[in-house]
Amino acid sequence: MRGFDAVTVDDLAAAGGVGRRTFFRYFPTKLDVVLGQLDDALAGLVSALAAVPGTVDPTSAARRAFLQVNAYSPDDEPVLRRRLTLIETVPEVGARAAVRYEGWERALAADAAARWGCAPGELRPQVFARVVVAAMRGAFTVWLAAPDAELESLVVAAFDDLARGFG
Amino acid sequence: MRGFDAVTVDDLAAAGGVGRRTFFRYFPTKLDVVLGQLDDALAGLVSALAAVPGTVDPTSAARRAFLQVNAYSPDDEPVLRRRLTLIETVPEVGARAAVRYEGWERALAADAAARWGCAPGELRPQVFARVVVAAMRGAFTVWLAAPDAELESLVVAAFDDLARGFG
DNA sequence: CGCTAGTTGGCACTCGGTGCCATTCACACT
DNA sequence: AGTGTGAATGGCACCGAGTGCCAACTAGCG
Repeated sequence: MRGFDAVTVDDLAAAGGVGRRTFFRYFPTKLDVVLGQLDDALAGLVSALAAVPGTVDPTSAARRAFLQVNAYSPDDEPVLRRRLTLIETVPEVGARAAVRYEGWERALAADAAARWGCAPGELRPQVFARVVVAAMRGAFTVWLAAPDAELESLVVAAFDDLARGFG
Repeated sequence: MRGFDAVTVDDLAAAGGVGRRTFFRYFPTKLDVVLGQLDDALAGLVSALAAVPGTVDPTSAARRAFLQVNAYSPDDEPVLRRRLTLIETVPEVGARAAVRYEGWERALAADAAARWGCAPGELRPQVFARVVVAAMRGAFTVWLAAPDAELESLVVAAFDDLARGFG
């Protein structure tokens, strides 16, 4: 894991048996080799949110959507662990991941605003959207540190904290 | 504002009447020209948190600390607006800012764990820390979009949402 | 005056990323 | 078969960020 920078794009291209120029046609950035799937997850989140009836409150809707999107099969968990470890340990990767999360936040803000019947630009949906992503990140961090923990129950607990509040 | 990339380091160095090499001795990265002050804010947050009595609950402590750190004088607000605009509009800058926020999150998790009497690595302080920063970011976003809004009251409202919960 | 330590900045280099263009290859259409 | 066309490929040159190395300057101090 030491040395994400140590692996140059030329290495990756050569490893893929492809020219450097071609590499950049498939991955807009070296970081996208690691983070590409996050966009798929965003798409999944959006459709999962849309599938929840409009009468459900935003927190429950987000909880359902995230549980659905994060329902990884046991085979995929090692890959997810590696990816999240990279995100947490390599600042460059974490920075890029944060940019991706902004897309999630926009989707969540729009969804919450629709359910609350207010504008997405208002304070409450804006705070809600960021807070939901934050809770998920917290669950991920704890999951990474505790190898025996179950991701699903951590996500549920994080959302419970959110719903209950921290007052 | 168009063109953060368009301004090269050579431009900045020349504008500062200094050599390119010397520029990199003062700013480890081009982005630090914009984000350097965030570290000062982190230091301020840490000391503000430490100044709140240990008997105060984490949410109230964080609210006090953030109100103190974000108490900008009217003269500084335009600068803050510019910086936050850069953070929100230029992905590169936003990405780096997110990395800085992680330092805030670590400080908040440690503080909350101490107040709750649990380990910082547990789910609740981890979620709490990220959620607090998320709420602040939400308040910033709304403040940026509404020029007449008062930052302080937005922060207060965001923390109220946090305390009340979203259930 | 000479010595030393810290600041400076020029130079060359690596690496990520982009634009341009020649080559190749598949699949048509005649 | 021959030809034409469009997409994928990848080599090449280029730019900008960031780094290591080292020479030159500028204190300060004996």
